[in-house]
Amino acid sequence: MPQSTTIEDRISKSYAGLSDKLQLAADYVAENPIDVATRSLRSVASTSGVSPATFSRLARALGYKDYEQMREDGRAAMGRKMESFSERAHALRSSSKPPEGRVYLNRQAAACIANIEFLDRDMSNGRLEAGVDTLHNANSVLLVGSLGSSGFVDYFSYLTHWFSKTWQVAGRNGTTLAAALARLGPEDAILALSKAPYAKRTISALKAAKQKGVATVVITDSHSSPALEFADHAYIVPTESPQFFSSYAATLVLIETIVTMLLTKSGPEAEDMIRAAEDQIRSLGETWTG
Amino acid sequence: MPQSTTIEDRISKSYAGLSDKLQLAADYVAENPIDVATRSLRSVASTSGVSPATFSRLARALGYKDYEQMREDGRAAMGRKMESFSERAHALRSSSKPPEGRVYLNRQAAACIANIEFLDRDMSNGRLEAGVDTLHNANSVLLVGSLGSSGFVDYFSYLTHWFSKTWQVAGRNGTTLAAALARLGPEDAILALSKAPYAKRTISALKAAKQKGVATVVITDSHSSPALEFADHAYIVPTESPQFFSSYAATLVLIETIVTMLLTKSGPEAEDMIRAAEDQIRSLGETWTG
DNA sequence: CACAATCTGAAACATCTGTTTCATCGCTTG
DNA sequence: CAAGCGATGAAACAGATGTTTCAGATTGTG
Repeated sequence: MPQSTTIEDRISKSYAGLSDKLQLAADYVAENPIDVATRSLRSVASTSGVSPATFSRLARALGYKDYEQMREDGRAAMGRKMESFSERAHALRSSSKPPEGRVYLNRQAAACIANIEFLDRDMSNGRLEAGVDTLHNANSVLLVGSLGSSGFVDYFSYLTHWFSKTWQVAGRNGTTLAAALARLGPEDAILALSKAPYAKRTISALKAAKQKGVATVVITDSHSSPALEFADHAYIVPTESPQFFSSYAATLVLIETIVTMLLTKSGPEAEDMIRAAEDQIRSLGETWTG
Repeated sequence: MPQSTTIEDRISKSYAGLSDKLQLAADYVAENPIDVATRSLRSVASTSGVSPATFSRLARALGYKDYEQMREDGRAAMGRKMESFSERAHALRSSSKPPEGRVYLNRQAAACIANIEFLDRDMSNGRLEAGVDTLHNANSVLLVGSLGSSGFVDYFSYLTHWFSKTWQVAGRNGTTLAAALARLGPEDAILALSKAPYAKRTISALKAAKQKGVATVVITDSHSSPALEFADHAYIVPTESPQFFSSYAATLVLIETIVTMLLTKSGPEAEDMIRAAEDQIRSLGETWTG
């Protein structure tokens, strides 16, 4: 690893090996870098509730000679950020060249932000609400997505499973898409995620669902998407990207928003279900506890 | 003098009435606000070539009670600048109240944009490149992700499969994670995506990989993530969200960027592979043609 | 249970910080 | 030229800062 390690890098590297109080101190440093660069050790210590000695030790535990040396590192990082702050407005908007070695991240970030902003501006009042209502009121909801979309459908399902039993991903658990479709009726809904190149499987499913009177909600990427023909509620999300493949970032924002709205509609007990489920996951030993 | 004046404002107002040395000191303060907020009076004095006493007097000449009070003002200004790093996110949030029925989308969009901007701004030069190189040079790369992360790992794999054969998702195609790990050696790499609650499965895989000398790349959400202990290259991506569950949006941007960089490194023939694969998908009738 | 090892904060310490004093300097004004 | 006056830095000062020591607390181990 090169010279240019930041405080946060060092904390990341050493965190696991730190003692309780040292971790506490490291937490504070990571979350309040300005205070560390700016205020005295003793004042940082007193506002963070950790003793001055601990901060002195933290600096050494992170490989600094001194607390002062650590602070110097923080100053430098701050200087860099402030500098890049002024040039950022330019770099993100205009096509002037971003800092060396960060071209790709910078471009992708700019494109995604533009997409998300567009999504937010373009969504007219009530349209999203209508689709979410449809999903919320359905007896059961079938999630369909293929190719690049399948991962996101899985994620959607993962989120909803925390607080609802009505969601099911097509083509999982041995059930075929056809079998899942066969069971749907007018009380149910289907949510399809389809981006170019549009998978035949997804469009066919939508078509079949629509014919059976199933409510259809579609998230897609273009006005010319074949999925739109069968959509009761359609959301077109921009996917512009500097790269050959399109970006799902804005789509993900929409998905997370939909889940939030579903959660809200599910009432206060939904959050309780989540807490309970989380506890269960932990007690099953599925999560790392150190 | 009202509260809301910045140091620079005060200097502008008083500059003409200042003595020679006080002007010199004021010049330095105006041009090096970070040093003033960050370093001691005496060190500022010595690097600027003006005596300590003068700076003490300057603070009072600008209407501050103290030198310390002036510095406090500088700290506050810096804090404000650092915080408003997402003007846009701020604009989204504060531009009057969002239209009825779009509160959730608006909030989520704002939070995600802030996260993406932070990701972009915080990534120091070359760090991302180093991790991508590791992945690119590996004989084979194992992708690991559990719980909420698994969908994104799938997506990653979907993207890379267009132009490379070295990528494999752990726990797919009948192979168990253990079996996949067993086959890895120092020539290989593992890419783990782990967010709170951290899946034991993922961390254990990382630990095992690290012990075998496999290069490890980690994308996680906090400096206290247990995954970091085993990371050769670590990327901490902000996941702030107005909701109870964290947002993967910024993580997705990073993933898409990494894929782009890999694609670039794979040379021009990689894009040809993609075109060919796309054609094949179409000819197999997997996509909708109307 | 005892023993060792480690962690931790209070306190002591030498050093450094910001302010003020004071002697000196340069400049104006009579 | 001399007297007066603000400006200025060296030095003195009280208080704050970062480090280290030390003794008690906590933890893991035999």
